[in-house]
Amino acid sequence: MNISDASNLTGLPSKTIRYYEDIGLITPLRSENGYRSFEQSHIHKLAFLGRARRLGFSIEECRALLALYEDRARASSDVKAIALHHLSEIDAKMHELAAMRETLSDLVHQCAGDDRPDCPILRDLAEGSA
Amino acid sequence: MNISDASNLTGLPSKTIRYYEDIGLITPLRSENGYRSFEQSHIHKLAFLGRARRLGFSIEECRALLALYEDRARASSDVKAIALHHLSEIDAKMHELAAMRETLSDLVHQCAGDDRPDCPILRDLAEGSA
DNA sequence: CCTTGACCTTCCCGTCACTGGAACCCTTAT
DNA sequence: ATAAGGGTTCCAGTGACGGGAAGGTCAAGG
Repeated sequence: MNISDASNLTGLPSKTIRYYEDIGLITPLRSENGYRSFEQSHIHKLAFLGRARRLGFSIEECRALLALYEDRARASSDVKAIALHHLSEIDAKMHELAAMRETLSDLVHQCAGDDRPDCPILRDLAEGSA
Repeated sequence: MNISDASNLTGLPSKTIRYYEDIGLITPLRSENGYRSFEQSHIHKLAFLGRARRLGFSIEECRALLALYEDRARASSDVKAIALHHLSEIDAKMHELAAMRETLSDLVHQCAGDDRPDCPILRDLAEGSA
């Protein structure tokens, strides 16, 4: 199977698949002409990576998850630890965004948004809300 | 005022201040010895930038906000438009994170997290939830 | 047999907003 | 004279790719 087939089957761009090989996440075979040759197992791994990335895991977390996936003697606690850590980072980001959102939303509501120059948003940015 | 004073007053690292000059956000004067020389107006602008960045505005949005701030004939609607656009991006990110969070949280709760290899998280990543 | 077009390859640059570090200059104090 | 603690420039790296150039390969059609 060539790279575009792998791309179609996994939904990952060819560029991304090449990149994943570059950083050692997968190691497809090579045909005589130098083309990458993907087996079912590679497709499986790529799909795994695609799903992990969609859940927001970093590449290094994906690497660790993939290693655990292939380790039949793994402890599920190791997997859970990675997931919990990622979950806490998601929570942190959400709080950060929520704080920005609240301030910004307040300011937006205070701004007339007409053709006059007076603007509470700029005033806050200039003076600080404190 | 030298760059470290500007840094202390604004809370921005010197590196960041130099970067902001590089990309044309501020233009401090130069002393005879080649050192950057910051006036009160530069401190003011840097503080403005710091607050805008903390609200999550991109550098280009900051540039636009700064230009509006300096334009006495601005329309507040222009400021509000930038803020609303940014707000919608924050909302989009929050939704994306919330979706990840929900899936991940479900999986984490289903995972025993012990020393056995059986793991719903890996199963989901491997098979897909569909 | 030749060409066309669709593949594939590698390689390098650009993204965003910085951060780290090297190599070097300036000033002040000891 | 030297050491410490400023400052300067420039180059490289971050994460996770994407764009695009330059060139090799393959199957189909004239």
